[in-house]
Amino acid sequence: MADDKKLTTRAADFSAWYNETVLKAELADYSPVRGCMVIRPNGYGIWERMQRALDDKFKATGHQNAYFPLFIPESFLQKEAEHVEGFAPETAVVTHGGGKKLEEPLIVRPTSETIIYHMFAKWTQSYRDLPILMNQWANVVRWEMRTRLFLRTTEFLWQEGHTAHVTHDEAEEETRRMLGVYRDFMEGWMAMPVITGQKTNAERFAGALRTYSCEAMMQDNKALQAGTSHNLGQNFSKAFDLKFQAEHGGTEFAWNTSWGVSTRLVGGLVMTHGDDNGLRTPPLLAPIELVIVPIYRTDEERSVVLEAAHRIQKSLSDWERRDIARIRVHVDARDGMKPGAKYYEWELRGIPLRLEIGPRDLLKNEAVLVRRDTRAKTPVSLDTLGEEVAEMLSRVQREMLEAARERLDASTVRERISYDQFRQLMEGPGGFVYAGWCEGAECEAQIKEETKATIRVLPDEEFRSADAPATCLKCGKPATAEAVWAKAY
RNA sequence: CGGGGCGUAGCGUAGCCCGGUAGCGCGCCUGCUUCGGGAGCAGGAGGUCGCUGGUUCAAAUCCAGUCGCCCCGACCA
Repeated sequence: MADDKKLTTRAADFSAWYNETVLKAELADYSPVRGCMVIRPNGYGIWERMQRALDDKFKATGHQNAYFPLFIPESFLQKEAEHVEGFAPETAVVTHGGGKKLEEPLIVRPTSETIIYHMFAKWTQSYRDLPILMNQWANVVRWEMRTRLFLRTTEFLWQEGHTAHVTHDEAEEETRRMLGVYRDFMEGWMAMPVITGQKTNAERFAGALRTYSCEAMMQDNKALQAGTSHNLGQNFSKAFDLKFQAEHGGTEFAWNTSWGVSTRLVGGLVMTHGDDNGLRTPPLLAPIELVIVPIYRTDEERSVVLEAAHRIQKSLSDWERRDIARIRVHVDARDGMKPGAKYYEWELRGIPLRLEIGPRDLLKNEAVLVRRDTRAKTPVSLDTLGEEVAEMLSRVQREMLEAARERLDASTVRERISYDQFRQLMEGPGGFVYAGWCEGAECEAQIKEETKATIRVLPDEEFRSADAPATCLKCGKPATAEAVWAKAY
């Protein structure tokens, strides 16, 4: 019976642990439609907080939200050669509407470059109309063969930023800027450290000049591509005739960028921070930051304790911190459920802090504050509760990032290892391996074939090893780049 | 699409080999006692055994087909 309630441990079966955590924490559930999931309030609440934080960052960097249609004329997809090759196999196509066969089938957007740059073309005449800096929050559909809750679903929610610029350099700057925004969000809000860098041609977005990525490491030492930012060059502007009159005469094609993160991030959050008791949510993204669990025996105690609990909730909700944000507090007043049962439930859901308060505490004008991440208990005075909780929340946020970073470092190999050692590592514990690469597509493909590992990124300068690797991991010829290898989701 | 597994109450499952009135745990409802780490007792509700067809006096069980889901691979955010 007690075993029913326990999660499969991460060590026993990481994949089973992940699924059970998502289901039991009620983040999401399987839907009647194959490959599609229902995001339940606990999961959607996290996504909403992600959206809010990201949206603020997009606005702060000059972007505006807009919305483009779900349906895209099939012919649009055909206009950019690489793009159609990349996406056509996984599109859902609408052939009928209102009981009639459509003149031209409509694809359900797998991404919106085509329709958005078509519209940008319509709105752009002069260099004075640029840059265009837009973002949309939307759902997209990709007919994946194999799906997993949050990580890869047929339909998923995301944001896609799309911009148009006068010069290549300006577009490149935008591409890098948004990658930085993602990284700031992932580290600052999700407490999920990432490495950033450029994708190889094999891993590049279909239709892009260059793709940059934030790669995070999950607790099974596999990589998760958490967000990408693409410099699209003039590929789409040429395909969609997105031209403008240049400042000094003549007509030029615009330079585009696109960048996106999705509900996959929720899965990344689970696999970064979850433990064998369930989810751990960093405070900044937790829909509830602190749950108060009242403890009582008699009806009289119940009313006294609950009254205190609600009083505390009110004062903490008024507690000013981080300028406008207030502490999100919930009182678990459910009757007929023992405190212990409530502890387990809130731990499973990953609520960062719990305040236990009973008659004995009230006599001492105290309560017991419990951290979800470490499960450490601290008695706190009710007089200074606001300060203590606010301080604890920022400490938890900080320490969760530190713990995740230590884990990333611990499973990162920078020493020069042989290909055999590399192979064994990928068959066994996994992790990120920094190694030399001759930049040959052959070596990249062979390593993937033989080990399932791929080049996650050619790391940005700050991540590169102090002494650049001299030879290619695979062929042993002189290395022209350093690459980060890992198995990935 | 290849390989593996599974469909029996809301969830998890036993029963299937060897056909004969569908059982258990959790959860749910009611009441009482409980409540500082997953409560106890008593009573109760809940099932066309995925679907279709066949064999049989009789099918959850045997046979054929079919649908769906999960896991592992190739594809991908």
